[in-house]
Amino acid sequence: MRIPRETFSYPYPHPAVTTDVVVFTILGGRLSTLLVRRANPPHQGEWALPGGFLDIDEDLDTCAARELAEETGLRDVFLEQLYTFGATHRDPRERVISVTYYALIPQDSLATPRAASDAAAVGWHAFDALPPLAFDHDQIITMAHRRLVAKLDYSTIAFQFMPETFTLSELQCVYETLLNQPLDKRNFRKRILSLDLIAETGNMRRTGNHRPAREYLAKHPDTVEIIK
Amino acid sequence: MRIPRETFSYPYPHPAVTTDVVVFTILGGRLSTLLVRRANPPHQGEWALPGGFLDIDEDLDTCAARELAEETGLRDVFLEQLYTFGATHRDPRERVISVTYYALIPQDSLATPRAASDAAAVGWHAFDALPPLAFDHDQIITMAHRRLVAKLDYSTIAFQFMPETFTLSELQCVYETLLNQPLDKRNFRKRILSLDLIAETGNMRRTGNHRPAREYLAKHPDTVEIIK
DNA sequence: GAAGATAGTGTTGATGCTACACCTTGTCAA
DNA sequence: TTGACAAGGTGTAGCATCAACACTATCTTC
Repeated sequence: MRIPRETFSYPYPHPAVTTDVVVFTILGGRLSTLLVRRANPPHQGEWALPGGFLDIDEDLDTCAARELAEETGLRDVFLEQLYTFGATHRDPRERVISVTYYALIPQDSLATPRAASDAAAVGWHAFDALPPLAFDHDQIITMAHRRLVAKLDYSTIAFQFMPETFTLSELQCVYETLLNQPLDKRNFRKRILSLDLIAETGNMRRTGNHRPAREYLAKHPDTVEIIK
Repeated sequence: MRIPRETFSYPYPHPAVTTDVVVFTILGGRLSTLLVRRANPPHQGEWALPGGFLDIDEDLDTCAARELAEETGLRDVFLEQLYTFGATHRDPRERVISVTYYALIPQDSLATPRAASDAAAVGWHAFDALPPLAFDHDQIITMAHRRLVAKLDYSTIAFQFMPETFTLSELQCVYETLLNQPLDKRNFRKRILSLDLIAETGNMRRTGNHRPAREYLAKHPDTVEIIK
């Protein structure tokens, strides 16, 4: 925790600026979001998004990535600015502008979130069963989810949920989870393969007592491309 | 101009927060953007986006709308948050976070922008012939333009450029200007009419020495709907 | 070797998009 | 008054894209 030794003065009042991150992953077939339980007032004991104050010499993206790393230990994941929330009394302490981001984590990765110093607990929560949230964080999550679903349609964002290698069935499950509806297997495979976004590794994935599946990898795993 | 009588102190450094607005309209058949010439340093004499500092008790949207009204006299226009820019040294004075918006003004409306107190001049500039811009405002305009063109495809945003009543040819001209390509007249009319977004006023618009055109109005002029 | 579980594969009909040309209706000037 | 001009207004046919749909293949386990 930072110990202030001096104060910082301005001729006009300045708001505080934070970044908050909506972290999505797919855990056990359910879209899930990372929440931290607040250790301190305001909203002590309530669940909230991971996030924190912007350092004065730190870029916004860097701040979001740092908060994400601090809360989850994860680095180099997909992270994109979402929207900036700044209603006048969204934080009772002082005027706070929150630049929000959303991050996507490969499904069932062993992301062991560790509680940061100012959080009493941290954990994944199924998106369709979220607890009450502090501040306006419910609005933020709602907007992040809408953005995510919208981007499924016209970008390769779903690949950000995939581990390095995966099968077509696993990819289809991700789409079905995010869209919350079943998809036709043949049409799905036709569309994905026609986009020329994935390549066979040559290996077969054998899991369970059934026919093994071809293993694929994304051709451009680090970029989210606009398609169609 | 505000005269500070006191200073505002915080235990940690706070950035300043501004809103900047990219105002688009179509003027003489060309997509145009409103710029102000800066009266004061930094970047004195350069062109910049209209915008200014957030009041401490003012919502972000309100701030953007206020800046827009102050610079152009326009109210109740389409205004939507774009992105938040916060690179550490984008403003040489202090750390400044800019929450940017874009606004759309009906084409050829007699928007007589008046110079605000801190601007030496204000005027419309064709988008394809912009002067050098202060700060990172070129990036902001580029992003606003991309957003605008993208939204043409899946929303009714183009109607925000139309006056209360208009003809189909005028609407087509707006699309052609924004997309920077000609469109087929029959296909365009079929698509627009099939969307059930406009209604005939019953009047005819007679301009020039040729057959008069049917006059239409938007059924929901104040809302931008997602289509398809 | 039979049962169970998931992998993998094509065709058809419907729908939507693109390309394309001519007649209509007004103004204006000879 | 009439002919030239200028933009308004209209339909069809081919093509590509999307949705619906069922069976065989391959592996494990008992």
